[in-house]
Amino acid sequence: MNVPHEPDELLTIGEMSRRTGVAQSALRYYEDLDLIASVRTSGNQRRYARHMLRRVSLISVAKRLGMPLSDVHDAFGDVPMDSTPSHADWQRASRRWKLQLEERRRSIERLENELTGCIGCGCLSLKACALLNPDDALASTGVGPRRLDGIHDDEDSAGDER
Amino acid sequence: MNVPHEPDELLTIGEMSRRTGVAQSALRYYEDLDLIASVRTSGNQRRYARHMLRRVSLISVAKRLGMPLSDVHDAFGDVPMDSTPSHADWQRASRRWKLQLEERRRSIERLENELTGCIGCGCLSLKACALLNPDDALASTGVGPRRLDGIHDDEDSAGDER
DNA sequence: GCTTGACTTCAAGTGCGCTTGAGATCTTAC
DNA sequence: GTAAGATCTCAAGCGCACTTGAAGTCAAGC
Repeated sequence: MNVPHEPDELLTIGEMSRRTGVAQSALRYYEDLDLIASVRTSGNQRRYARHMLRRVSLISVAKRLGMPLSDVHDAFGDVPMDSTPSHADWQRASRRWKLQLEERRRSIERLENELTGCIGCGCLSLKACALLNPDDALASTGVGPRRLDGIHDDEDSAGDER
Repeated sequence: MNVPHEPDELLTIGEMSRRTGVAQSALRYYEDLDLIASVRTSGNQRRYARHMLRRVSLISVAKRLGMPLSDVHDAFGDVPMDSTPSHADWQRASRRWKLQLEERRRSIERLENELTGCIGCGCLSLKACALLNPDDALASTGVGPRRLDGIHDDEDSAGDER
């Protein structure tokens, strides 16, 4: 059952699950992926240090942002799992996460701006619109330059490849 | 305003694939899901109207944003598949997409602000940080436990930062 | 000590978003 | 007419992020 809290108490997987809203099975899965860690009781049951709550919560955030778990692993970087992370550890982690967020936001803003242009001209034209010419979607080309200028050039019939 | 020289010109699946960067198998899959549509030749091969290029490109955009295909279906709303969408059709669609983008951007901005607060105080504290606190209060956690022992942590501990 | 519920591992299954392969057919170029 | 290449369907497979189930173990209350 549940136990009152004491300073350096460890959490069972059930407590972790209840407090993070993440299923026990998912917690075990995260552990398999080395996103979190636990210690074991003499009877082989998992016990989590409290700072794992933060990690799990950040994993949830990442999921809300559509970030794959492999990236989450990287994003945690040097935040230690075997000891309580220091203030500085979390600060670095925060900054890393913030950069991730910024990147995503900027990419969305770019798309928004481009889409605004498309609404303006009503075109949604394929070749003129950077929105519709994503750099990463075309497997053949690496991360290449893309055109961001002239929204109006003409319509889809155009001579791009014809 | 958009007048292809040959209004009836249709694209093969290969052309669609090359021009959108989306695999043929994915195009067939999208068709199964009713995200796009084709007509068939007498020999049962798919032929795509040009405006399907836009739809496919928008699907790619959606994917970059982590939007599930079921939502994409909704996002297309009333943009017709069986005839060339009108200017107004695309305008409505554009606005719908823009709203989606705005929503995502705002949600990211919210997270960013919260994370900035966390960086400010250096806490990333569960109780203080809304980012990490979607669920319960967790008010009992202070800074956390002192330390924890032996955990298998096969991640390179490169950090050292301390 | 016993019971009950929380926990364990491992294997298999799920849903999404595709890809791959087999084997057949269509289209086009010569 | 023929050959090459593009496309067809259908079934199975894959990677991710888990969930579910079976069968067994642990921990706590009485």
